[in-house]
Amino acid sequence: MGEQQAWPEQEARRQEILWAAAQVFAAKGFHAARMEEVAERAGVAKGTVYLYYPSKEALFLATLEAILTQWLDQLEQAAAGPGTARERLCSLLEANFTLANRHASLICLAAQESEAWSLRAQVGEAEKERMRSFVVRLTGGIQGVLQEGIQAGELRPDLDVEVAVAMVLGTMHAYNLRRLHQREDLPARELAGRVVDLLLAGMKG
Amino acid sequence: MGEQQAWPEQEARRQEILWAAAQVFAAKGFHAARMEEVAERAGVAKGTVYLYYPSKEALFLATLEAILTQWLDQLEQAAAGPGTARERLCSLLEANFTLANRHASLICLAAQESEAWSLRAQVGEAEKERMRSFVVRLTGGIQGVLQEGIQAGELRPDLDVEVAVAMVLGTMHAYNLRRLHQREDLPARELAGRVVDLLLAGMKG
Amino acid sequence: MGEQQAWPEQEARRQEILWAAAQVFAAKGFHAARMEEVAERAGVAKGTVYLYYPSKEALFLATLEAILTQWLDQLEQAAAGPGTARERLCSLLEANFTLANRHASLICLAAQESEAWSLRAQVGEAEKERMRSFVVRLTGGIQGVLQEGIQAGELRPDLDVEVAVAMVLGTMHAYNLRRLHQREDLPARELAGRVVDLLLAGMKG
Amino acid sequence: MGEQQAWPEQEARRQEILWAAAQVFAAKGFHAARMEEVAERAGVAKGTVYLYYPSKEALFLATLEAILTQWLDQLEQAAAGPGTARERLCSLLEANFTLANRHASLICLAAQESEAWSLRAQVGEAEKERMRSFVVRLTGGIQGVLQEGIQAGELRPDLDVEVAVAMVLGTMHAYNLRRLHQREDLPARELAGRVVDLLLAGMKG
DNA sequence: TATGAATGAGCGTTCATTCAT
DNA sequence: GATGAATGAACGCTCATTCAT
Repeated sequence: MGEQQAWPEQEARRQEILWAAAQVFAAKGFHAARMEEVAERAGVAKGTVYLYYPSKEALFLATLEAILTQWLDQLEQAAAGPGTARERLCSLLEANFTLANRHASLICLAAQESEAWSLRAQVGEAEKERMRSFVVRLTGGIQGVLQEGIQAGELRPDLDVEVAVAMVLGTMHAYNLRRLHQREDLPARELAGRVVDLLLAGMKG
Repeated sequence: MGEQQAWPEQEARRQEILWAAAQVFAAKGFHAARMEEVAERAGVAKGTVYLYYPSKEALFLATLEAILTQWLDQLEQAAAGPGTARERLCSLLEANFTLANRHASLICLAAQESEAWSLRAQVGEAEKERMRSFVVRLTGGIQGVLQEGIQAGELRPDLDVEVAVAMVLGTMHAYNLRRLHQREDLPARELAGRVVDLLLAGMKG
Repeated sequence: MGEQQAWPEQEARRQEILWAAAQVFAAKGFHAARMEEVAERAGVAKGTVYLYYPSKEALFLATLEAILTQWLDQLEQAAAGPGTARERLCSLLEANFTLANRHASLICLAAQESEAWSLRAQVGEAEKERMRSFVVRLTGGIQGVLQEGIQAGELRPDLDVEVAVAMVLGTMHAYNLRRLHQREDLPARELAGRVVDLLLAGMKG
Repeated sequence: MGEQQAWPEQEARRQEILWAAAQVFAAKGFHAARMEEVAERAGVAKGTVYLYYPSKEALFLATLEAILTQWLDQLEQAAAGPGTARERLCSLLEANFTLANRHASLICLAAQESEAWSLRAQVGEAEKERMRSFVVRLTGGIQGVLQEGIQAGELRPDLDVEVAVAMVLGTMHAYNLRRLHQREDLPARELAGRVVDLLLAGMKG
């Protein structure tokens, strides 16, 4: 009952502004981004932005959350399916690389600034906590895949899970950054395969 | 002797300012950093900074270069010694983690902003090239270690070197970021060992 | 009707700022004038000035142009009427002296700085050309009066027109400067008559 | 007795600085001129300038005085000789045009800024008085020539001396300004002749 | 609700002036 | 005396935020 009436108009506007902000923040970073450009991109007047978000900082944090949520949702969904650990890792990485092809700048923004913001003194503790929770959720997801792989006998029982998680995340990030710098798309599926091959088999001769 | 008089005092001041700038830029990023804070931290007046660096941008670029040079020098030196690929990778990672314990924020600054700056339109092509050369030098160094490991028969002859480099760098960066967020030091030697073990042996059961 | 709506309010504000700027520039010169004082005199905040003029230099050039245009318009109009050369020169001088009584500082500003600016390297060639065109227009106007006087037989056929123009302009300027320094108004009509008498009759006994 | 021993070194240095200042002030105007450039041109260090002149303003006023004194001395000397009023006026104008060929910017600087400075609130009354005395001396000199010409019967007994002085000065200034803008020298002697011819004979047909 | 003109705190940079050497 | 590195007040300009319409 009514828990979802909302005002469709309003919410649409909110989203438009949020998306515009994501573009601008991704392109310029927090400080160099200008509220006017956000407004322009959203097709509204400067003052209107303030009807939906009380300040630049609030808009930024909302943007960050939206991006991270979306990204995490996609990654989790990719890793959620049944299948072997190898398959699920492949899906995870492929999903990330595919997203990077479309939104490299957003993902890098999120990866970089979210860290920076959870450190800043002036950000409220509640906000910081929410930022940290994303990291927990991300690492937790990968950890889950790995541990189930161990239990299934597919991965080494003595696997150093903590390091393995860092390795997966780090490799993802390294390619996201690369995508940011070169024009051409990452070959998502192939690349995911190569990464997982190496992760599983190791480098030893 | 005496071939080293030249700037006894001047160069010291230059370094003081550079170091102060590194602190501030690392803590705030380029745009949020204020020249006055740099000056304060260096113990000089605002105008003095401009006697040594002609603009905020120039100071930033100089800071970036100094940090990157130092970091790369240490990593290369660590990886340069004789020994097996395993040993050299361990040294490399240990060196990085040790540096991260002392200068996590600087390393992260360099890693993040150097990328961003090589993209910006207003930065001179010469500066961009220098920034890019750091990336080349870094990846080249790791590549060298791996290829020599292959030739020595220590690493798989069919090793996917490109992906392996990304994996090493990514893992390093992942831990540098982690160090940025938690207070306690990374156990550099132990952690390097664990990472290399996993890299070499792989995750497969 | 109504073809004049457009900017009812905006243009008024623009003019207010321009006029305030004219006062300040006239009193202090370009470099010593402060944008904040311009804003104060116009009754707006500092930032508002920049909504109408993109920089101090642009504001100055606009100011100069407005003053020169107004001044030249009035002089040309005065000299345009029918009548003998004597009458037209009288009108011209009287118009100038009358204006000097009201705006001596502006006229002197224009006379002095417009010259200086058409020399400066950093001013765009287009702007320089516009400044130069004012000088051409001014000298051209006086020249016209003199040449028509010659053709009408009222002035000597061998009149040294070039020198005569300089003499008229120089005398005008000399009195404009004098007005700048003393409080009391120039007796415009009488003075114009005395100047023209001397110009025509010469000093010879 | 000793009233003139002076320290030859010191006075030479003072003059060097003064002359350098004249160049810089003439080229840039008071506010845009920088003390460092004055020092450079004088071949001394920035601080040294302050050993000889206590402030930028004092240096400027001293510069103005030196220029004006020199200029007036030369004009007076030229007008002082025996001869008819025509000859003396010719000498006067020729001297001015000759000086303008060499020092147009200085003369214009003096003409323009000296006026401006005698108006400024912050300049001491004593300084203002000295500035005004130059104007008196200049007009007085020309007035003398004219009045002697009248007494000698060479000029009209009813000559409007006040206007005539303004006319002579104005014409001089008009050509000084012109010299400032074009590269080529004024033909001093010829131009003086043409101006005096017109002044004496008038424009009437 | 939406607008965008207006605001003013804040920052990068300059440069006259000082003072330790 | 002479130097020039250091200082810091001052100014041009930006942009997040407000508010009258």
